[in-house]
Amino acid sequence: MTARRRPTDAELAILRVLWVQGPSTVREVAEEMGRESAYTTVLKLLQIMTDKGLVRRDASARTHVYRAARSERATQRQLVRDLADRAFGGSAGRLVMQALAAKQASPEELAEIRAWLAEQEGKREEA
Amino acid sequence: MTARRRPTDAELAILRVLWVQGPSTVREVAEEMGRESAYTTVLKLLQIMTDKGLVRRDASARTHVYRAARSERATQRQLVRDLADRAFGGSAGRLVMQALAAKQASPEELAEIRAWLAEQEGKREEA
DNA sequence: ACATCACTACGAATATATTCGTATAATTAC
DNA sequence: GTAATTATACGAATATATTCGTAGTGATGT
Repeated sequence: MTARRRPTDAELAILRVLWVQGPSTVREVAEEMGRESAYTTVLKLLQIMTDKGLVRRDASARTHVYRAARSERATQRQLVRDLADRAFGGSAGRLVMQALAAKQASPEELAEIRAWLAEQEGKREEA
Repeated sequence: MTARRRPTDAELAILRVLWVQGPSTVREVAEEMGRESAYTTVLKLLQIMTDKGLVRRDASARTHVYRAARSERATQRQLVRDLADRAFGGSAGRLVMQALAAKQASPEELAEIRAWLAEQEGKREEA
């Protein structure tokens, strides 16, 4: 029932830092985000995100350490699914087509996608 | 400079109706959206969306007619681009991979994607 | 004409997101 | 020990999103 809310823009910006740096203190996150937001803003957001379950807090020491509650991949999947539902009638396939059209993917990425598709093809033949 | 804001959830729901039905009155949109939101709520949203430039209003008759300012495809592209930027480091390719993993695409869609990739391949060979 | 109905405009209430200052307590430096 | 530093907690201001009621006005039916 817990309709998982998708992270907001500010929350996503913080999650990105946590995914890159791993468990971090408020200061570490704030530093990484440049001087764009005040220390207490980052703190407040992390507190809210803790309440929402987006991050976990280790408060055993005075300086708390935060880490993302869900992996980058899992969150990305959730966001994609959400966008597919909201704007593509639930069709991931159509979302993919638009994604390919919207921004040029690198040759490496195209190769990866082709490989994935080939794998799917293989699975079908088996069945 | 005009940082185009992405449509909100409620706005997107209305746009979906307009894309399907074409230019519509407030009542037509409200009806299609079921009894979930009051008539005046839909009206207010359409007024706001007009200010934002998300829809255009024909006010020549007493009953105004609204139409989406941008096509479904263009909006989808914008949303995908936005999500790629916010959550995939700007990489559409990685977004595609997650999209494929997140939701099973239909065989027809997979075929379409394969065709697109083949086309890309063709273009590369030419060069 | 008069009542009724349909439509837009507008204001206000509520919810959420985002920002940061101030207060207070723990730690560190001297 | 005292001052300076560093941390969290919390409240409040602002912005945006979302909801809907009420008022006013034009159109319609009798």
